[in-house]
Amino acid sequence: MTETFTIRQMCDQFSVTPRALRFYEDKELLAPARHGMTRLYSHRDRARLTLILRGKRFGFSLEDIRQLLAMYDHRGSNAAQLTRSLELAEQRLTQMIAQRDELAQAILDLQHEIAQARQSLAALPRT
Amino acid sequence: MTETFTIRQMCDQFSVTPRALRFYEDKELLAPARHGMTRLYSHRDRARLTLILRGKRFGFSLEDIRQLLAMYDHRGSNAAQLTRSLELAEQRLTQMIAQRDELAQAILDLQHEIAQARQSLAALPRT
DNA sequence: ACGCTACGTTACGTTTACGTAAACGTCAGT
DNA sequence: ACTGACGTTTACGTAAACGTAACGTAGCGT
Repeated sequence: MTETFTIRQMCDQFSVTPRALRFYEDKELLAPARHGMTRLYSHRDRARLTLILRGKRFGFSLEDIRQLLAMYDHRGSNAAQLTRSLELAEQRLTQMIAQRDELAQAILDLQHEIAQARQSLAALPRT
Repeated sequence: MTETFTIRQMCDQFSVTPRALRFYEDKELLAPARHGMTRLYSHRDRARLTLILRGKRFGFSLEDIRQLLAMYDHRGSNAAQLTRSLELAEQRLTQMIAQRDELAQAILDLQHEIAQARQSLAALPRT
C-alpha cells in the first residue's frame, strides 16, 4: 500500500523528463520523499503530477498550478477554496474561448489567402 | 506620390512600438530609407509591415515571415515561389487546425471540470 | 576492485519578440 | 539659451519551461 516510485518510473509513466520533475519540485509543485538522496514518489505525488499536467493542458502557468495545489493542500475541499478555484478556472476558460475564436478567425483568413494564392497560381503561364 | 512616413507615424497607424519596427529592421524584415539618421518609411515599407503583422496573426515566426518576404522580393510572383509560399501556408494551416482542435478539446474538458466543481460545491454545507 | 547505470546538484543556455534604460543628436517653439 | 519632443545607437533585461553540460555519488553485478 505504501508503494513508491523512482523518478524514472514516474518519467516513463507520465512521459516527462527527470529535469521536468526536478523543476516542478524546485517550483514547489511537488515534494517527493527522499531515501537518502533519491526521490521517492508516492501515490499522492502521482495525483499531484496528474493535476499539474492537466493544468498545463489547460494552459495554466506553473505558478497558477502551484497556487491551486497549495490551496487544496491547505485543507482539501472547503467552500471558499473551491470557489476560488472555480474563479480561476472560469477566468482561464474565458481566455481559452477568446483564444479559440481568434484562432478560428485566423484559420478562416489564412484559408482565404490560400485560395487566392491558388487563383494567382492558376492564372500563371504554364511551364 | 513619394510620400514617406516617420517611425512615429508608422507606430500610430499600425499600433506598434518604435522598438518593434527597429527590431523588424534588425531582423531584415524591413529596410526603410534614411534621411540622415532618421528612418523614412515608404508605401512599400507599409505594405511589408502589413504582411508582417498579418503573418504574426497567423502565428508565423518572424523568421518564417522574413523568408516569405525575401522570396517575394526576389522577383514578385513566379510560380515556384508562389508554390513555396503555398506550402508554408498549408503547413501553418495544418498546425493551426490541430491547435484549434486541441484547444477546443481542452475547453470541453475544463468546462466539464468546472461543472463537477460546481456539483461539489453545491453538496457542501452552507455557511 | 572495476565499471556501468541511475541518481543527484549547480549553473549556464535556449527560444521569441520585444522592453527598458543609458547616452546622445536635432529641431521647433518660447 | 532653454525646454521638450522626437530621433538615433548600443546593450542588457524579461518571460516560461525546461535542456544541457559538467561533475559528484551510490548501488549493483562480475
